[in-house]
Amino acid sequence: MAARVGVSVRTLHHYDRLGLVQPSARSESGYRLYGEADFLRLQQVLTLRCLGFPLRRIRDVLDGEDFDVSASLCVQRFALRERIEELLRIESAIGDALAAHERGGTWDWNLVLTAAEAAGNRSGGDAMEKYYTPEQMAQFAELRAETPPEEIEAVEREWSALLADVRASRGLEPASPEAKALVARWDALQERTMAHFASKPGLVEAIGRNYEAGSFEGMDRAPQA
Amino acid sequence: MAARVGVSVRTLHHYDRLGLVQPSARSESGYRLYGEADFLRLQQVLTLRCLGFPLRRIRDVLDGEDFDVSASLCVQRFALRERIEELLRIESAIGDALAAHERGGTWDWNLVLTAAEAAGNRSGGDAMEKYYTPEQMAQFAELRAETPPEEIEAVEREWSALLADVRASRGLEPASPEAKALVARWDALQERTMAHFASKPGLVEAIGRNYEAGSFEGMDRAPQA
DNA sequence: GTTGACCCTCACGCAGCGTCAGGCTTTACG
DNA sequence: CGTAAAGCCTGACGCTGCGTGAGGGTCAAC
Repeated sequence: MAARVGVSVRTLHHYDRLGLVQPSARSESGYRLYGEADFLRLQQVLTLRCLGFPLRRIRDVLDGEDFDVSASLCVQRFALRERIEELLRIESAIGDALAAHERGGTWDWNLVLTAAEAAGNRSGGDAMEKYYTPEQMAQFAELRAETPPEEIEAVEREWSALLADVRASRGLEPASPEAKALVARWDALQERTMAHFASKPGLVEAIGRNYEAGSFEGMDRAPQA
Repeated sequence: MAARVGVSVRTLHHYDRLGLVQPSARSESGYRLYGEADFLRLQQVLTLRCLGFPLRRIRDVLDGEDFDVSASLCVQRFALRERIEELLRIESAIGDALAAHERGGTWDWNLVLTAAEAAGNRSGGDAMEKYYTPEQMAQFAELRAETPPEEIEAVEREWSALLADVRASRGLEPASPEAKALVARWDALQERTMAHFASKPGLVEAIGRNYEAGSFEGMDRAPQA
């Protein structure tokens, strides 16, 4: 089974104990015997894992129990876009730092720092986890129901266009005007998206918490200067 | 100090024990006393952390000892681009899955699955770690020295352009032609970039290992169909 | 003198497995 | 039929980057 789906045996054991994927039978000698149904279930698990769900959530999803997959995926997507933006910024920052070093021969920590800080200063924690309290999920679902479908569609379309452009842009210098333009578009769209969250202050707060806590705190005191 | 830079006290303790940032003095009663130099060092640590370096590496970097920061950043950047691409793909996959669900009312696991598998099937592990054996770093540095500067510059420029476009494209439907075009550009550029690695088979192998091990294994057996 | 507000040092906890250790099974080969 | 290699089993500890107490000292103010 492990070889079939390309995961380690240890992973199967792990999922077994977590109750995520349990073999439908055992041999007399205690060997785990996986059936076709188990195989399918495992595939679903891997799919969701790949989409960034924590294992606990995956179990909840697959064990049914009124879990709104659609809302979850929307949240996932939202978080994903935030994360992508962050990574793009960091990419920029690295580019700037390298360029500065190439020119000056010395490392401009302040430059790297400010660029990095602009990205939020949070390292790489799974952005997903923090949006997933039950209440927040409910609010997301509610929100979707409230927003006019045509607005949703319009925003979605714009996101698609932007992401496509980003993908096509795999070779820009981070500092180039084109790059900055793309970032600007991204920011604008993010803002438009966020506007819809206005009616759910709890959500916005949760989303913004990290920025406030991590970023603002250190924002008003540049290092040294 | 913690409040000043916006990290938790626990984090400071952690860094102290790791030898990352140690207070230059202690009060009689054992309180940690941080000076301006410590502050700067901490800023550097946070910067590097934000760029995705593991703490161990950060210590190595800052403690000097012939560590090639430039090469490291290049690697970081490379890994970052891979990661961004992956996330973009996943974003696509989620979009497709949501769209399919909207149309059909049912979840098409196969669709999600194949989309997700195309992205590599590895969840979200820090891509960074695996490139960071000393030998690999050395090879990267060597590689940079060997490649003609104008080619490096050209590739860099293209990356910049692409990334800029991606940023500007924050609203495309993942399935739209524009989106696919961006992906295509991304892939082409990645290939061009990878071509330079041809002289270092060890590196390419290391980079590709995950794809081979994780992806190919499960590739030839679609679930059920 | 006492109350907070901080600081200290252990030390366990989490996610998602990797990686032995120590011990049965099963299979292949001679 | 014996044995060795390969594979399975069940613990149990390790790793990253801290969060989160527990239990106890310190410092300034009232």
